Amino acid sequence: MLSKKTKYALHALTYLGKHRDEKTILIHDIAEEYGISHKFLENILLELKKAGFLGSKKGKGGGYYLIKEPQDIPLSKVIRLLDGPIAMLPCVSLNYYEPCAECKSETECGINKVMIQVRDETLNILENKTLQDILKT
Amino acid sequence: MLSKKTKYALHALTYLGKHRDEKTILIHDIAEEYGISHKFLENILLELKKAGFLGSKKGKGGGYYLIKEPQDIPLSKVIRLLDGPIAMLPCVSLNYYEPCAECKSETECGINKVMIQVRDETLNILENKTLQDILKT
DNA sequence: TATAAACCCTATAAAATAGATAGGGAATAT
DNA sequence: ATATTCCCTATCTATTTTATAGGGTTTATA
Repeated sequence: MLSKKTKYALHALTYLGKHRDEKTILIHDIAEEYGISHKFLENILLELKKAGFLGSKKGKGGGYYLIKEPQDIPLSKVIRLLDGPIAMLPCVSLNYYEPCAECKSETECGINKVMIQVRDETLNILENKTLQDILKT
Repeated sequence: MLSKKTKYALHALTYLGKHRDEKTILIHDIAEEYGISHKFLENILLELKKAGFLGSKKGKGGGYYLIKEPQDIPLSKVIRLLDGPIAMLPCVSLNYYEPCAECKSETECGINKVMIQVRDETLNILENKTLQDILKT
């Protein structure tokens, strides 16, 4: 399951995407909209900013705003940033690969093979669906 | 990511599947094969037994054995038993559904829609791949 | 029938991760 | 100047995962 952090990040991006006519959006407003902790969300927005999805402006009248076009933000990138691996096993993760300690031979492991399939199908969706797609509805 | 519990369960089933010619298999032997804790594995095998995948025999000469045919054990069932939901969000889980606290309208949520797609693709694999498939290699 | 082997069951401890909070710092509009 | 708002790091709490402990029950066999 996705962590709350990731869910909140996706919601926040959605909110920012839907309010692109406004110059900046307050953390406060997003937190209120979804009934989540201001401070927790603050940390999340900061991560999204460091990752290059958001810009911000300090001081009175400041806030956050999208700096990428929604169609240029694949869901896979958001999930990997906040949650880490998308794959179901470390041994099939493209971005966070690690061998499984208990596994003698990856190439002979049937579990590995199935999980590669699952990973590929999942990524096929998450790399092609972007913020744009979740804004549509 | 799958928990170690689930990974170990899949490995144990694999081991039992590969030794179906023997009447019973000791916890000890499986634990040793994969270098995992005897006691931890014991709990896992017990769960697999209660779920109807395994049979057991107590006392000297006892042990565990498969009571289902490998092709009748879909990976989805094993994962759900040990790990819980396969879906990425509670609001799209078929077996462990819960609404997302922060979400006002599921039908208007774009994230929900994408995650339904991911769930369906994932299940399409995990419900059709069985222990038989991971034994092949 | 005594003994050792092996699973059965429940509880608890330890470690890791996730979720949340706290508090002061820096920039900026007015 | 002041109030506002993001920036940064640290810490605390709760939850979940992983692992261990220890005795109970069954059974083969000598």
